[in-house]
Amino acid sequence: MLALISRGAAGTRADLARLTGMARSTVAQRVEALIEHGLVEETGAGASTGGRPPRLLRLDTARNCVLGVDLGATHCRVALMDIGGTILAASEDPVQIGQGPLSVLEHVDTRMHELLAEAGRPLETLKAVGIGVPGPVEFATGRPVAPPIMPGWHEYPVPEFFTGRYPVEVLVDNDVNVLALGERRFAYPDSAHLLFVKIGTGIGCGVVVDGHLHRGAQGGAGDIGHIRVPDAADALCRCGNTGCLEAVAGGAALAARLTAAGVPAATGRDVVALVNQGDGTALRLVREGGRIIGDVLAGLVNFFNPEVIVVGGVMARVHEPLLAGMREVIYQRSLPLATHRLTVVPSRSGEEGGVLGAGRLAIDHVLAPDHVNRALSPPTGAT
Amino acid sequence: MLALISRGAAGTRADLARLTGMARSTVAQRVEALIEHGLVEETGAGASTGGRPPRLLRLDTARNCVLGVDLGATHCRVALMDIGGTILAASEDPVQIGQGPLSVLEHVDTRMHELLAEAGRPLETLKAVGIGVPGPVEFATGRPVAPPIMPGWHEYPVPEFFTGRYPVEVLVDNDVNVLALGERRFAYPDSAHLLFVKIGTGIGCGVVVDGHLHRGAQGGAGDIGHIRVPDAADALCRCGNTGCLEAVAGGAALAARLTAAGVPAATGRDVVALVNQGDGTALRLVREGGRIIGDVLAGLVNFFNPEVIVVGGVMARVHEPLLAGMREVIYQRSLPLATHRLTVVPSRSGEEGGVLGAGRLAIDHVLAPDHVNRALSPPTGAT
DNA sequence: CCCCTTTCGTCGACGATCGACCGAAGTTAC
DNA sequence: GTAACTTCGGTCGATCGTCGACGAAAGGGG
Repeated sequence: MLALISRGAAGTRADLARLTGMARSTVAQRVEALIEHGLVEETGAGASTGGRPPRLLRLDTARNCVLGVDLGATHCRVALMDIGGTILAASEDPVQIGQGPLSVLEHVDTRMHELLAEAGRPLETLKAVGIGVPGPVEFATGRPVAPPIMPGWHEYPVPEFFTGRYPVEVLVDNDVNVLALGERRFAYPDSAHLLFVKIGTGIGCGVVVDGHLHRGAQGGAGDIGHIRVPDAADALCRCGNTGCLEAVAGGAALAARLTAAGVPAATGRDVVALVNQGDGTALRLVREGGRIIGDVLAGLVNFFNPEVIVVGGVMARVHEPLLAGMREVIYQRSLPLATHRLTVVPSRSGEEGGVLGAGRLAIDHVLAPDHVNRALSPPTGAT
Repeated sequence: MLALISRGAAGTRADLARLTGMARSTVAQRVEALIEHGLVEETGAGASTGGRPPRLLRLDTARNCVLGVDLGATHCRVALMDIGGTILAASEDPVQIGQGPLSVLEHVDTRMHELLAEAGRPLETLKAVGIGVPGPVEFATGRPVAPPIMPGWHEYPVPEFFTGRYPVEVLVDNDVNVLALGERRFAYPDSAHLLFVKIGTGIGCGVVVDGHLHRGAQGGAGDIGHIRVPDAADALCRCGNTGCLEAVAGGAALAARLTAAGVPAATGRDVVALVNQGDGTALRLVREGGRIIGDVLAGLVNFFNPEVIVVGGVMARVHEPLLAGMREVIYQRSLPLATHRLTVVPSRSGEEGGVLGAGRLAIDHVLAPDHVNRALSPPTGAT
């Protein structure tokens, strides 16, 4: 509770009392506990407004950091962040996730140690690790569940790999969920209902309901890439079905269609490059892809009524035509009540969105009320 | 909290202590407060299991009742229920909602008094009123928002109509939300994520996330009737668009298509009757409608990953062919992870689902922890 | 230099909860 | 029939968290 307020809103004891409605004495007591615990520090005095100047509080970023890990199909990004969310050190290298968990996680482990050393942060300051992986994950256990592009990872207990190596909790989630979380925390802290649509090779969606990630009954929520779209019965999808959204409007699909139209492109990245070069066919195709995605999103807007739809992923680098196509259809096909205050915006976090979100997952865990309370009162529990 | 447990799970002080993990003394204290407050009563002793027999507790159904009101386009159902959820008295009569709020609510008011008298319950035992209306509602204020089939109701403050007449709170919500709530409470108390699909003249959907109704940013969530479906560009919808789900698979649409196929039918009700008479064309059409709805639901299953989809509304009276069509498509088009434990079932509450749900909305309010706590400690608050 | 404002810490009071103890009311063993 | 034992329920002191009031600290304004 206090940790939540401390995390940016306002940083003096009096502010906290005003915002939480609690008595000043209570606030002081708890702040002291947090300082004792090392999560909060005092930083000099602020400007007086006519009376005694307040003592400023802020998160103790020097003594608390987390690691964010963004695993993609072919890359691995690791970032060391303090609990304020600023990056202290980061790495990026090509890693084939298909090499299996042992090899990949060993690599991650090495990078994690390197970054800690590079930033000069001792291991004791590390408080949590967040990992985003490109596939469905049972969040409670941190195990990937039948991930299509992660051979060898099925049911692999990722957090257990790190127990023994690091004395902190390891949180694993789907990469799109992680992106949604990061975007919400960084850019739309006040939006209760948010969708993060990632348009990369495939298409996925992170769902934030009432400020919390919605993972669904089996942790499989947000898989919009395989929703069927009209007039696409001939589009074969890697999932085995036909007419899936991502088989028509995903980065790979757009590249294939562009190639078929006479403009060679192998990946979504190529399509993006062509659009940036001013290629008319690519531009038209991207906009058309936006319309198709918009058609699906229009349905989801009616169903879910979000406040914000954030579009990210590789293809969002050409967000002008993409979002234009999407908005065109969404505002036409969705009900006025639902579109009234809906905004469709490109992601503000670029390539680093994954690590930022993963780090944010870890930070949220460190600052979570129950976690903090548990840490503050170790002598309790046992009878 | 205690009220929640009291509401069915297990009814003795010892049970409560076991289930909540609280000390027996605390439980006893709070139970006493609840008895004092009149929400709970003691009913004799239970069977001994080797020691002193427990004193049984249950909700004081004699001194606490609520009213549920189900307003449809052409009907008005009112039911008096005790807070255990059993109906004490009910009424049903044809009412045109288009006559406007004053006329309709006056009628409701009369019925409410009649039912209280009929059941011999004094006004003091009434604790809350729940109302379901056929259109979007801003739940916090109880005002309909631009309801398509409720002329004159836009922004009308329904709860205010009853203040002065009844000394209790009045809760107003969309009829589909109310249905979803009722179904969850009565039939699937353990399902965190549930969809209630109502297929009547139109098509709507109530969304339960994590046990709570999801109303969306503008209270417009669940409006799946106007999601676009493939190969239906010629189907004109009352919303002004074309190709909407309910313009193809709603009760009215099915009747129209059946008529066009040479079998006269004016409403969804007629279609149901024809199916029950064994009409092959009607049967085929309903099953086809189920497939079309299933196509949309398949997308929502991927996106939302519910545990249960409940199908209600007039058309659900022929749920065999309807659900067959729906399941056919859902299990084919949705991902295995999402369909793994998904069940698609007909609503267990029939015609009375609306009033039951409305009553449940009221009961939930009466038993809500914050409400009870406020009631238990009246001398607090003011400084 | 005095008074006011704002902030911060401390102290006693209050309420909620807990654990322990005891009485109540049965069953079971002898 | 009586004595254990078992299970429930109520009471009492102790503890913890929170609150409100008071006073001290630290600055601005007349």
